[in-house]
Amino acid sequence: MKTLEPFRRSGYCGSFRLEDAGKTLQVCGWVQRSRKLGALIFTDLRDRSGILQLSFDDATERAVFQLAGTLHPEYVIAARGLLRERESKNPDLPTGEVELYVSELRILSAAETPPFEILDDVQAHDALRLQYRYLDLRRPAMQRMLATRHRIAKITRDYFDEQGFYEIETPMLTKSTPEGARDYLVPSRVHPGSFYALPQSPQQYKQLLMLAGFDRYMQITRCFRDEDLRADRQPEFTQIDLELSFADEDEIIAIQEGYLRRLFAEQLGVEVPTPFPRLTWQEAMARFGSDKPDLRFGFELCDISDLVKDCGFQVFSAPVAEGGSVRLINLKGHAADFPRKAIDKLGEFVKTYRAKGLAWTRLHEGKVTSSYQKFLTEAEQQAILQRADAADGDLILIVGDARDSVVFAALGELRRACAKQLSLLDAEDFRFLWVTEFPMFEYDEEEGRYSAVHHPFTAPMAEDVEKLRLDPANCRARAYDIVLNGVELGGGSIRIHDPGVQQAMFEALGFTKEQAEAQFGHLINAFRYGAPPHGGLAYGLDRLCMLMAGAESIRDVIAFPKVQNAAELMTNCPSPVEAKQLEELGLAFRPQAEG
RNA sequence: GGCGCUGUAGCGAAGUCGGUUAUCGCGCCGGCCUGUCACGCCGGAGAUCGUGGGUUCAAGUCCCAUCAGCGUCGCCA
Repeated sequence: MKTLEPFRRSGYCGSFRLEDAGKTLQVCGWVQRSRKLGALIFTDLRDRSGILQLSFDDATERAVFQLAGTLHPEYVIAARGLLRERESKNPDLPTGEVELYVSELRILSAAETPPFEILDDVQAHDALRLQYRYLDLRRPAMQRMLATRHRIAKITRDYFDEQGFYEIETPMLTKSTPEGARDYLVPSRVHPGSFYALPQSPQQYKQLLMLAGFDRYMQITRCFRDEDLRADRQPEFTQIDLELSFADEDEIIAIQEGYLRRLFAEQLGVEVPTPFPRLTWQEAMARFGSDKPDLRFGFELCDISDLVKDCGFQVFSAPVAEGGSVRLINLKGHAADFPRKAIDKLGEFVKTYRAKGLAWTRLHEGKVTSSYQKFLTEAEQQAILQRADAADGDLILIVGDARDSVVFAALGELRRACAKQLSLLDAEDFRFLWVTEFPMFEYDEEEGRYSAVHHPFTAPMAEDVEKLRLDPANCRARAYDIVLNGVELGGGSIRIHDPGVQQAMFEALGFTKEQAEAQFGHLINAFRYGAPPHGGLAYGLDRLCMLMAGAESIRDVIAFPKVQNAAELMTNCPSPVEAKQLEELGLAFRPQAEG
């Protein structure tokens, strides 16, 4: 038996076809499994490209055959042999017409039995998968996910390069600002008691790059936010970050539509029609109860406040009197899918979003039943049905609350949850839209002041500039979000480049001049030396990959993700550090308070 | 911080009203097998029922606490 030394592989396992038959090849990879049939052995060899069958028989050199008999799953091996047409073919395998008839075999590395099998359809629990992430990542599905992510990043860089964007790196050690999400802090050894913050986004740096004259910037970069996790939220995530000078909303949006059209065509072979529809924030909320509406299905919201404001039913009249609203969605033709019990469940569901309850009317097989029959006049009930365009087979779901935000959240999420339950969400159907004219501010009850919906550098709409001072609640921003199938893929805005407007913005946010100077002085100063009008956008690359790869969670498109408590199960970080390290940093911890 | 779901052999699951030796599939180990490809057949090993406490004659099953994972609300400029 020869030693296969030196060894050089001829190609990836999954790359060989019938036209390669007759070649002598060298291949390597992981043993998927071995099938031993007495005097015949078949071994599936796997690498990132797929599987190639190795075969051994009684004409195989005895030592090679015996070694083949010792192979176990996940052994790393190298083999040399003749690629030949199979006697019996496997149509399920791209390499299914050929096999490598092995003449030399070497075990490069033995393997213990892994804690779970390396198969797409063997689903270990998440915790185990993540503890052994390097094994989980061997699964073909995970290999595909990360390959998809690579190609998305590649197409992105190519496209923006062609459009004249420079990729420029910005710092990971940056200045902490109390606005926005919680920062991850990094203590400074050289400046005891002082901290860097990991960037929540390169926002300020990219604006400074515009002031520096780079004109078009892009970066695929990591961002950090110390907030609780979700299926679509990790504490560190990747943005495709963009900024352009001398461009308005329409130009920026056109470039993005070109990008997304190309990305989906090249990566998925899907033609997405452009331009994408645009909805103002007001319209998105009114029609879908969401600033990131899913356009793959109907069930639009409908305001019935005017119909019930004077009715005798407190549940409807009170919210209107208190400045809120009563709205409904009509699950057209789906009454049969929601028997009474299922409606009760929907009632529980809306309570998650702080709605007090769910009123309903069910029109099923000629019968009309509703939760508020006794409380409204026949005319009032008819008016509601008419407004809802109700017909037999429909289910009307109604939420009222003194806060519009609660009504929107409850019905917006209910709309989506029902569509999901009814299997109306086609993962292959990609519906993009832009949401524009976001409000500049939202009132922060806790802080007792307005805070920026987007960030403090977002420009107000020209006709709303005065409202910065006079009517912040109704001041609209030159901001735009790109939304795909109910997911906020990204967002951006035209930035303030006028120092006076920036000053008014800080004042609206309740900053004194001194506070603004201390936190954002570098940016304020920079604007004094010639600032081009500019704007930009940032995509969440993880979410984009998730949607394009058909993943359920962004964890599936991140090689080494964190779990819900922000730990990483493979390395067990975060972890305590040596007292010496803390000492060098001038840090001390007091014991956690009891209770 | 709140709410919900999950935790039983290496993996995935079943386990009824609390009652004898905890069940099944995959994997693993041994044997047989010349065209398999989720190979097949025969045999075998493998369990701190997440952890701790409690109730009970008796706990995988009931109660309390706790740990871990998932989803979600708050939070995420």
